[in-house]
Amino acid sequence: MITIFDVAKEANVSKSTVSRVVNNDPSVKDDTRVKVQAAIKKLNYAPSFFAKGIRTGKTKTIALLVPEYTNMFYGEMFNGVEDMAFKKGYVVVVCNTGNATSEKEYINKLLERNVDGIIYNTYNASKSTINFLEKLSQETPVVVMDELLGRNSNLNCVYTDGYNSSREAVHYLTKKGIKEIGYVKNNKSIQATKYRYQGFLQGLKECRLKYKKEYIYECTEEAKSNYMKAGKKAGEYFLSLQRKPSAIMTDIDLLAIGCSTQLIANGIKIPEEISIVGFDNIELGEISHPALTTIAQPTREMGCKAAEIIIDQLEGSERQVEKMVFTGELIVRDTTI
Amino acid sequence: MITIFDVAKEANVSKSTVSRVVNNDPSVKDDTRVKVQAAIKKLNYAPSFFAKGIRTGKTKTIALLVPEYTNMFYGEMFNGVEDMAFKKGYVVVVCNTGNATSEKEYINKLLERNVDGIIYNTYNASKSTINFLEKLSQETPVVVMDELLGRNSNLNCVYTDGYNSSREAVHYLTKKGIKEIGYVKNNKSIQATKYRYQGFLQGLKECRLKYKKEYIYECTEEAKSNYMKAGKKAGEYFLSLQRKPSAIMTDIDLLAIGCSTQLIANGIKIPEEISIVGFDNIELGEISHPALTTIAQPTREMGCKAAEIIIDQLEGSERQVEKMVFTGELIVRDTTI
DNA sequence: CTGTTAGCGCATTCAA
DNA sequence: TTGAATGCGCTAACAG
Repeated sequence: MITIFDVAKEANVSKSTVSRVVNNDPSVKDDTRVKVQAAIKKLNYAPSFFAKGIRTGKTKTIALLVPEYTNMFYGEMFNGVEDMAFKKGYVVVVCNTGNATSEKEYINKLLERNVDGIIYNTYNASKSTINFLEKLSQETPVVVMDELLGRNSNLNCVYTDGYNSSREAVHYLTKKGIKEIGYVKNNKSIQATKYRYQGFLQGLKECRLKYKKEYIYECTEEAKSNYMKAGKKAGEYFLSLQRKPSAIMTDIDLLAIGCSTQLIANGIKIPEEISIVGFDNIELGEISHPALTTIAQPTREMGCKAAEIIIDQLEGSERQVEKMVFTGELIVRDTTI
Repeated sequence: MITIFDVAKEANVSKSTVSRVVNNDPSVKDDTRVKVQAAIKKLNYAPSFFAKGIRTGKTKTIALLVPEYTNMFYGEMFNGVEDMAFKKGYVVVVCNTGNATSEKEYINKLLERNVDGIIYNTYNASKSTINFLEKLSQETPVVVMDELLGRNSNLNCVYTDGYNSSREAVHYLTKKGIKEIGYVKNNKSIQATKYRYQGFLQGLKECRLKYKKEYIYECTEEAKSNYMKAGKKAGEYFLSLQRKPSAIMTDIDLLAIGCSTQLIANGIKIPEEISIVGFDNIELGEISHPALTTIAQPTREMGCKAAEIIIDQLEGSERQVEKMVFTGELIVRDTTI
């Protein structure tokens, strides 16, 4: 391995001087700098990651925690995180907390490896996890990407405002002349959707539409991991209604697609008879037929912003809790009139 | 920070003894071991990642390089890699080479951070990348997950045998009484599919089916990143044929789904008139209608195996090139008779 | 079986 | 503006 010492010898200076050049210390004379840089280049020198870490305690590494890898949502987010991290000289490690026995143990393992900051995603965080994260964030920058967590904690956060996004979607449908809107709620296991439904209710109020209990369908617990099927069940439910809503909003896209599929299979014309609106803008929504109208989260930007917050707090002087809220964008395709 | 020295003081032994206990040196007397372990626990000591690295040169880190994050195939593979890595005390970092300007530069950056091994995925590797990887693998364990690379290099590799998988699919269709099989080739940008088509041709020979040039459709270059659309075009092509094949195999699932969609939209009954077989078993194939018959790669096991090879080579004594070939599994669903 | 000692490569005083 | 000296926390001889 080629060390700082070799460079020093080559350039006829001391180790300290080389160290100064490497760390951009301005107090180095220009021609010594040039000399040293030449030596560095010639020897193809790269500072030892460890030796550097042992002195600085930093690894230039950000951990991205996700509950599931095989979810393109996190893939996109990863892209955003990496965009920013790479630009700033950081490396991202992704970790799947869904597999790990204990999330906290996992995080501790990461901390042992001296990750500099943590971006935390979850489907469902316990109160004790929140406490843990809050304590943790006193020493290590943490960003949570979850609306519920973001609102109810003292943590940095980045999320899409499900409440207002749904609310606005109701306004959109209303403007199209729709007066009766149903809703498909997922079961409780994913907390991100919590405020979406509430935004829907608020939208109803604002648009002076009446709330009809029978227009609200909540997925059964067993449908949990198969949203497509759950959506179909929701479709069946609406089919069974004497009087049907003229639009249906859903907590997530797959529910919308399943529902729409089931309705079509039973002769309902979409969007002529019933409009459908999803949430999340998964890829499938674009390919499926008819293409799904949905609310898109700016996932990539969100990841980018999260990384930026971490890095700013790492490199800046003061730290204050940052709350970054994005608004979902309604993407109108073929399931709405 | 609490160091080995603090533990030594607490347990009334020397640093070396603590180090021995931590590293499971058998030559430590049992009661000293117990004493030290108690001290470690009491002080909640964890060895410094850096100090350790500076001495051993190892990080217990494996890099997984993928050309794209938002591809669930790699998500699944990641799960496999992590299963094994986690079990063995390694951490996985995923890196997107698709974004990076220069792949080699990226790899070098990882090497500077002392990743212990590299699992390399690609859509399309240049000759110079192969050389680079071959040279690299002399010092650092490398596993390539690509059939073309795997066959034509001296590198460790793990891949699914596209050749035989396709070949066997032809046999399967033949047993079902199908005598005329078409094929949708993707364009050349993804080398993984290279041998699939060749396996198809071989299957034709073995089953004494005749090769008909007009039954082979190759996607145009512009269809590149939209396989769904490309598949639809393929469907149109087959529609235009006077005499149609009674089955169509494709290089990848999305092509199959697009093709099937287009055929159905034009009144062809699937699978009664034409059977369709995809490749890869993407999730969409399962939800789409009719559910797609396809060839599944054991993606998760592949990732697991790749990690295992890396770790074995890291921890074992001799190193010899390992070639691990999996066979795809035909998953019969509703697009085949 | 255990302690002593000498670095690993670097950043950072303190002197010059 | 530079160099010499010190120590970060650990492992690995070597001695005992």
